Amino acid sequence: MKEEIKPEELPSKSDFIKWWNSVLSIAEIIDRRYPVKGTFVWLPYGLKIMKNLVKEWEKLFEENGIQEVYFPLFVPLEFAKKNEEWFEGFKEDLYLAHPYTNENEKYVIRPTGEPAMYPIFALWIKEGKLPIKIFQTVSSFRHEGKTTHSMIRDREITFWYEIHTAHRTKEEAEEEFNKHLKINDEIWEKILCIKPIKAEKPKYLVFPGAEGAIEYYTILPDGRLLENGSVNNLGQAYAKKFDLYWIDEKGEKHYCWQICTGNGARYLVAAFSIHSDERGLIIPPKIAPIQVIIIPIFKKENREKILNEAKKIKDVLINHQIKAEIDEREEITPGEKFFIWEIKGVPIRIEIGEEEVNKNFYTIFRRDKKERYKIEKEKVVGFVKNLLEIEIPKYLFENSIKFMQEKIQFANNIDETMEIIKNGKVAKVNWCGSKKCYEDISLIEKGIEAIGFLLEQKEGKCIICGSKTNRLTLIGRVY
RNA sequence: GGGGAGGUAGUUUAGCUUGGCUAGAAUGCAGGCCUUGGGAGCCUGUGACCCGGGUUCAAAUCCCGGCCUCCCCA
Repeated sequence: MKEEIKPEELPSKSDFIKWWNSVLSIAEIIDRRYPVKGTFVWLPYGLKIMKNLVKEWEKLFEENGIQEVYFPLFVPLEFAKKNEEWFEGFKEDLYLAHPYTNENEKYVIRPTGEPAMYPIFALWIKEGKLPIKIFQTVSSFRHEGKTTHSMIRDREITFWYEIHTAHRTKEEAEEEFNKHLKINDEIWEKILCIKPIKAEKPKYLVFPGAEGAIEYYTILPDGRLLENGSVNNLGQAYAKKFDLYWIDEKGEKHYCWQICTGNGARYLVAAFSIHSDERGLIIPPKIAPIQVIIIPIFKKENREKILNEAKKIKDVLINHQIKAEIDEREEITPGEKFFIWEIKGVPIRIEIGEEEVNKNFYTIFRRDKKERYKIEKEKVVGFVKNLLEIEIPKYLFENSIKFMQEKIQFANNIDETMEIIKNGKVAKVNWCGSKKCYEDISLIEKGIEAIGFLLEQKEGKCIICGSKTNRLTLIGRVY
């Protein structure tokens, strides 16, 4: 199914997957041509963004007493089978590895950390190491079905972090649970400049024996919901399967209480698709590999003069810990450089030509608002700093709220719900939360789901059974 | 998991119905001239029929299998 798209031109965002694939290529985030389904190559620019985000979450986790570890990729089959329900649920998606010369020596390739980690947790606990609070950032592997989309649903899930903790008491675990919600909020709001939707999973949707979970969702431009991280209160469900227990002074045995949470490159799916416009990406300043791109505008005769001026301001910015670069290339015009760096989402551009050398100002362009300013040279650092640290994050954050609000509409009945979804949006409805009403929502039309309880409340009647309730949910198509 | 549509230079594509020219273009890339405040222009060069098998005098084109991509639905 080919269409006439001019090379290097961005399709409309309303055709979301087409836009997404193009922007990932043109902005040089990833190379999608690796010939194994559900995998891709991270390119330098994209990888820098991803790793900047990884560094931010690592810092946050360590600050909260969660330490980084690394568990092997190979998981013994008997570890994977310790939790039968888990194994039954997952086995369709598991990859097995074996030596080329011996097909009988098999290992499960980790699809998620639990089966590798928890048997080792048991040893650590015996050695008195409670509480345990660890994380790792790794690739996980799941043999997803036919529909894969880069960074949205992959078979190799790259840069996936998972935090796993184990505690003596329920109260301690609950405290930890709340701490993780705060950490997640900070990643979303301070680093990615997005206000996500939070939903509380009803009991019948969490793992048997678990206490509860909060899931994070974002909405993509085509109106589909994307699950984007979760914080799970596992209760003692896994502890009982993996023999994670401690013995008190009286010699009594107590199973541990556990929390786990995880997310990965999907953060960037939200950041890229929400913070973007018809010109391309807008990278949140904290994770931008280049925060300020300096474009010199020179002719042959004034080249040296202008480059010197550009280097002067670059050095000043770098001395203030601002990631600045000069695009010195001579073979392309300034106009083309504007175009390229705008698609790549560099937050700020400084233009330096003959005028800027002779007069006391620099021309500064901010990517998010697409506005140009003439700023006196001695005020440039302060101006740029203020943009990167305050103005741009604020503008992006407020825009993300607007973006989500425009995608969500309240519905009073099923007909309105369907109309909203048909228009590429998500319906907010009153919902009693019963298992039957949850299942009935999925039966309205194939592919439609409720995401669990929203944290906000509003008096009304359940859209399915009509009983009085103050709980709300979102109904929509889900990736 | 079910159904559908596809795969031609790095990219986007024409050609395929009805098998047969040296497989055409744009863009990119390399070199040259000229330019440089919003994707410049001209000249020269470079570069492709997804993989395997089959039918045929002859396959990008027809048939079978594999891999990959996209769409609709679970």
